[in-house]
Amino acid sequence: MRDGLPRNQALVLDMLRSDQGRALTAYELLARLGPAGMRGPQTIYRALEGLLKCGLIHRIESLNAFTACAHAHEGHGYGHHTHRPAFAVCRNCGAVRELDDPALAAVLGVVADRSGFAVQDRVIELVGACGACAAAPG
Amino acid sequence: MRDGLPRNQALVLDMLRSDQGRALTAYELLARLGPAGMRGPQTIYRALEGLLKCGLIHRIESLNAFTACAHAHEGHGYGHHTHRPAFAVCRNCGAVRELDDPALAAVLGVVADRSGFAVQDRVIELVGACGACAAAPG
DNA sequence: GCGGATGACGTGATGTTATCACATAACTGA
DNA sequence: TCAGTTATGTGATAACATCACGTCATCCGC
Ligand SMILES: [Zn+2]
Ligand SMILES: [Zn+2]
Ligand SMILES: [Zn+2]
Ligand SMILES: [Zn+2]
Repeated sequence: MRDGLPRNQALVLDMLRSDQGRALTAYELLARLGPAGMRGPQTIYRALEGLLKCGLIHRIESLNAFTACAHAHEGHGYGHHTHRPAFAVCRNCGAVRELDDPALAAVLGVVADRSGFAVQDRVIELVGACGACAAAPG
Repeated sequence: MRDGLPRNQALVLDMLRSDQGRALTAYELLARLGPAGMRGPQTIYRALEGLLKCGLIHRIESLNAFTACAHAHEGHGYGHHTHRPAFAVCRNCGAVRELDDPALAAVLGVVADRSGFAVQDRVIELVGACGACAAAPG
């Protein structure tokens, strides 16, 4: 159990990290990890749930996909401090970049307070074209 | 064709407006509008696509659901200026509130510029409990 | 060691969300 | 009228996610 993670979580995390900077859907993971013994969606979703809970991956709502946390490194394991960063997402190539901006975090805090909602989670995604795709023809 | 909208778009928009401040999924709309003659998901999704395009409704990514724009009024029709506001979303009761905050818009602009992405769309959702649900027992 | 509690996993079925493909009808402007 | 476009009807299918139930292993108090 690499990193002290259960086998399936380790498999999924390794796969997501091997695609660092991109996002994969649950079924893409299933297809890639079928040979490694993961045979049903449930298996994948359970692993994803565990990894989300301990902050090692993030869900990208606008893609229904998942990406390894750019700040969770080998040694962190279970104790990694979870965060909810903003993301820039490329519709063309699936590139995903975490955007950690203190000013954004601050203003989101203010907006949340004013909203009268007890905010438990944030979804902040800037969707468009990454530099490469914006420059490319077509 | 109310508001100059095609029949199905008008049906969907009326239904969403009748649930102002909440979000409905495509299949909830289908169930409610079946009696009015909308019989397949495709019919609903086509209407939603048209309404999204002219800014009369918004999609809530964290709910896979849709809500009438709080600022689109009777007279606006096709020409309504589209915007991509932030939302506060209640997980418990489905309440949705548009949050229009100039400071947030400004800082998002800065973050987008810095990201190196050509941002085409934004998903900004604060997910939690609305005031009523936060106060309620259970 | 036993017995229960917990956590991880396997797996088939099912539920939910979204799109494809193709045919038909309606509207628009020569 | 006739072509081009927009809107619609409809069955099938794809993509995303969860339920339900059973198994096995580990841990812990007894
Ligand atoms: Zn991260
Ligand atoms: Zn790209
Ligand atoms: Zn609006
Ligand atoms: Zn509520």
